[in-house]
Amino acid sequence: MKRTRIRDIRNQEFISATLSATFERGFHAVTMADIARKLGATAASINYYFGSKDRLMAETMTHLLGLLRQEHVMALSQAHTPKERLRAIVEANFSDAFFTPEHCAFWVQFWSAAPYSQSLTRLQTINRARVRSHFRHELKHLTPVHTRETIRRLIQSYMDGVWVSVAQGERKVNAPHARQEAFAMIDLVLR
Amino acid sequence: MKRTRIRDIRNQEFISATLSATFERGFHAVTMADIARKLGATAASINYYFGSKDRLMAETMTHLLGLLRQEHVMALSQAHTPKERLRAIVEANFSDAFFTPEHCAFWVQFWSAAPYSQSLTRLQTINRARVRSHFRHELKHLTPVHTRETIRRLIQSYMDGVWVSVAQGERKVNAPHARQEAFAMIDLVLR
DNA sequence: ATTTTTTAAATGATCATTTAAAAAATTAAT
DNA sequence: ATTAATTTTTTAAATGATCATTTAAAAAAT
Repeated sequence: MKRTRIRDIRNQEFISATLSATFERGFHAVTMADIARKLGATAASINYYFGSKDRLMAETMTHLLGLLRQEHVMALSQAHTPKERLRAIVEANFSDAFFTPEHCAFWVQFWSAAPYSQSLTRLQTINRARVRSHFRHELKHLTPVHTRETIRRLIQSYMDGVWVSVAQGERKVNAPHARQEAFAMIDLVLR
Repeated sequence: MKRTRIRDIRNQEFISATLSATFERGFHAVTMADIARKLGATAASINYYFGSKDRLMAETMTHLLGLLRQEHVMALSQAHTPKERLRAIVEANFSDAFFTPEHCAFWVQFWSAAPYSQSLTRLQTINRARVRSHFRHELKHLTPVHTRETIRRLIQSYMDGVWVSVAQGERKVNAPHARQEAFAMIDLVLR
């Protein structure tokens, strides 16, 4: 039952520092030393735990995807109808824990890097396929087939668009308000 | 009436090379030498014309904004009703000339850089304010006030989301088809 | 002749990553 | 518990490469 606890702690710490540093200066402008400095550590230790800056980005995104999934499961536990399950996806994306300026900024940084790294592309492809399939599944019970894909693309794009907008700093981040807006959006397209 | 023609030609050539090189490897991964090589020139000549890599990005984005505006004006000339004018915005964004993988890729690269550069932020802010105001103006005649902002955000986010999606390479780029989809989206939210 | 354009080479700085050794923590033995 | 051995974690310093940008001179154009 011996678990190497330190490793888990450092992973969390460095990922957290990565999010914060990326928010401040952008992932590529930020140096390993910048990130390490946030914890009073050195760049070498990040490499000890993550191997490279690329893998640091990948693991940070993996962490965000895990958080999103967690929020989704949580929201899902309260949902009992297709519409509620659809709203649960949205609720997770705009949850207090997930919908933050740091996360949105990192997401956009990830988008700009993903097409040019095999491992990031893989992460991206898998995740987006998963989300797409969730939406399709719930919309099957909510809208006729001829509008289904249009509506799905709209809802998904809406969320991507909000990340972009937040990352550009043109929107104050307020999770409860964002949820309200998102629900209004759903009601509008499903009306 | 002596015009320095060479300068304009080089500007166009380098911007075009920038778009192509950025599409291939991402703006930050690409070097000045990479871009110059596409034209059989040297990195120094880019600096002679643009001054710096940052300004090269800014001028490339300015060029894209100009192209978009041009397409918008063109589409607008055929439009005579509020709805047609709304569609004209969308038509410009999905026009054959504007809606290309290279442009979408560059746009996302720009989004990831804009928050961390004063001049890019300025460009971004001005442009997005302009687009927002166009939408608001047309929607004023098309939808009641209580749904107006929701619909505007939806349409704008939809377009941002499509750029993201194209930049991730998850969508084959087909401008006529994209226009059709976008019009279906508009009809859906305005129905 | 003069001005504009282009380049080769130098500059100067920055960084991710590696290495080798030190420090800390853990385990095992007395 | 104390000591000694072992493993894990951390770091300072070196490495090695990469680049944007500048410079000074050459080439082309006017």
